[in-house]
Amino acid sequence: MLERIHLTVIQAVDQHGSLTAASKQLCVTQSALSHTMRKLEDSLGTPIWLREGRNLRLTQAGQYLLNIANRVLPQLNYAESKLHQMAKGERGTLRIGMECHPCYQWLLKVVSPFLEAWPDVDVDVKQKFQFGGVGALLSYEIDLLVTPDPFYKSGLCFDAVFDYEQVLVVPHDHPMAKRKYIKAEDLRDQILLTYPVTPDRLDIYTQFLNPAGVVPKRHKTSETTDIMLQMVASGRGVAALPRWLAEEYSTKLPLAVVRLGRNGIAKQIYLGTRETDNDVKYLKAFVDLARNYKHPKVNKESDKTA
Amino acid sequence: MLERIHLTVIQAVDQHGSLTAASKQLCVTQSALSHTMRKLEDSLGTPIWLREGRNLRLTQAGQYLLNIANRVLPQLNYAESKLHQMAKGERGTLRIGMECHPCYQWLLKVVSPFLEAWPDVDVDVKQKFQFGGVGALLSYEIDLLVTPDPFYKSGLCFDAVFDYEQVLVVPHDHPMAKRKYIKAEDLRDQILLTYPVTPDRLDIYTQFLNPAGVVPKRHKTSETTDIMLQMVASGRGVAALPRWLAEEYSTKLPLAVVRLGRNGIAKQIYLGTRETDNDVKYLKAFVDLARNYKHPKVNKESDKTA
DNA sequence: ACATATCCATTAATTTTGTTCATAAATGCT
DNA sequence: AGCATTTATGAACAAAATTAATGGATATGT
Repeated sequence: MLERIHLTVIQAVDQHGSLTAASKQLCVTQSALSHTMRKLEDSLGTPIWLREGRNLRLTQAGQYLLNIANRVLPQLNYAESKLHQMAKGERGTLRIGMECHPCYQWLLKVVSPFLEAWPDVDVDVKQKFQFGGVGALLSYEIDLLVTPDPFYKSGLCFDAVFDYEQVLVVPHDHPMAKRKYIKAEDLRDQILLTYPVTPDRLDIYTQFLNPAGVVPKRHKTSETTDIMLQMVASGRGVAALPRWLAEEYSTKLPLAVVRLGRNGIAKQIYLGTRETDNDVKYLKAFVDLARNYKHPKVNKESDKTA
Repeated sequence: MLERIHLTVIQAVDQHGSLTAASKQLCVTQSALSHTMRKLEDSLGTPIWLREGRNLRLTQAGQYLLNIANRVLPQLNYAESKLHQMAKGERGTLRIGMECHPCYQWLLKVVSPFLEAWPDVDVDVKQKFQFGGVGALLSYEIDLLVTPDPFYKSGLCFDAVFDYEQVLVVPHDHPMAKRKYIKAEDLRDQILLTYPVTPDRLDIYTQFLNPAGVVPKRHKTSETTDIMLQMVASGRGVAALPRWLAEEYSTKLPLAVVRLGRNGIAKQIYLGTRETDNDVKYLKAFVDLARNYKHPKVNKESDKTA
């Protein structure tokens, strides 16, 4: 069998000129290499070197093996170093799963400093899971789950990394724009815009409308935040979004932000990980980065008017 | 150290689903593989599989290793099979050295059936040697020497593979064209065309002119046979060439062939090889092919008039 | 020309490594 | 629950690799 050691020896002999020199390089005796290579020659049925007095000259087979060595050994060496980096948690692919639509905007802000800090770690973001985010985490489909709904289960751990308020976004000139806050009843004659997911995953329903038994006049959906807010700006409905996100858009669009209920809806983003990954450095680093990330304060009209 | 066996096991487990199945495939016990892979995991510092109940799921590191395995193992397997072919003398590169100019034409005719018979053997032809053809052979610059001058030396062997007559080529309408043979003196007032090599390597001198103490009127050289014979055809000189080569050209050009001396100059082409290469099948095959090659009979005027 | 140093091959002893056997622990299936 | 299947483990054993010692061949230097 052609083994890594054989290629290593052939390369070392080529580089250092003799078996003896190669043996020093490889920290074994000359005898060991002589034996090793002799066995390979026997098993191949062809000499690798022609012994001419006291030096070795590669045969055709040997020359061919040297080419193989120069091509294959770097692959193995590189693989090995990469694996050691992986072992130390310095390299890998962080597969992130998203369970809340607007979190995506927030995630992007955390991912970019992460990629800078961990140049050897790749990031994958997935959004659809057959058995839910927790299922994806447990089945190793993803390594990190971004969700507003922690689902405590043995083997998993969830960290709250970001607090935000869910608010109503209305057109700048909307009758409710100047209100301190609105009640559920106020939405009875409004058109509500949401992401296209089932209402039980929408806080505006579960925490605001449903408890009051209110249903909006109409319910429309939009995949993207951009489109949704352009619809709002043009007076075609109202939307519930994180305050920081709404405020970001209100610098570009004529929007206003109103609290939902007297006390507002407080939300948190959680990051879920597997306990078995506790020693993966870059995962821990990502969670820390996420926890410490501060959204820049946005100065704009709706702030002043609020 | 990452060894071939590790890659083989990872690939086999991936293909057959379990360590146990892989162990049957590789003709060892499951225990052996378990120990072997455990050692690798320890040395890398990362698990390759996650043990989930009774099946194995690749970790990121394991997945990476599987990719390496699928890429590197075929290279090693292919190299090994190629080396076995080399060992059996069924594959390699036959480096042929040429020491006589016109032999090249003859060689081409032998090489082409050889390449067909030995599709895995490449042929290289070289024509210049720092220390002569024999030197090139001894220093492994070439594997086969084509020469009219065998130079017996221990470690080498020469086989005569082709007999031919060296003849004088003259224009079709030359005064000597109809002669049975010519004498050295007849060349005293002729222009002689030869390849550009020293006269001691030209038979027309060593075996014909020098013994008679004759020098031709002028001596011109030409690299290629084509040009040389076109010069002859246009009456600018005469040339000494193998009869078979001259006859081949005389179907295209108005040439005639005349014997040199009453008995002609008999020549042979020899193939020289190293004794150490005696068991290289394709080399032996080449020599056999060369020995058995018969030049096609050429029907043409100079034959009839001879 | 002779002594010396260098290099590879070989033998036998030793050490290291790999493999097997026997068995345990965990899991899935009927 | 009981059985079959899978991986892990520790001890014993077998096999393989390595070393040490030595010899032969060939350069190198005086």
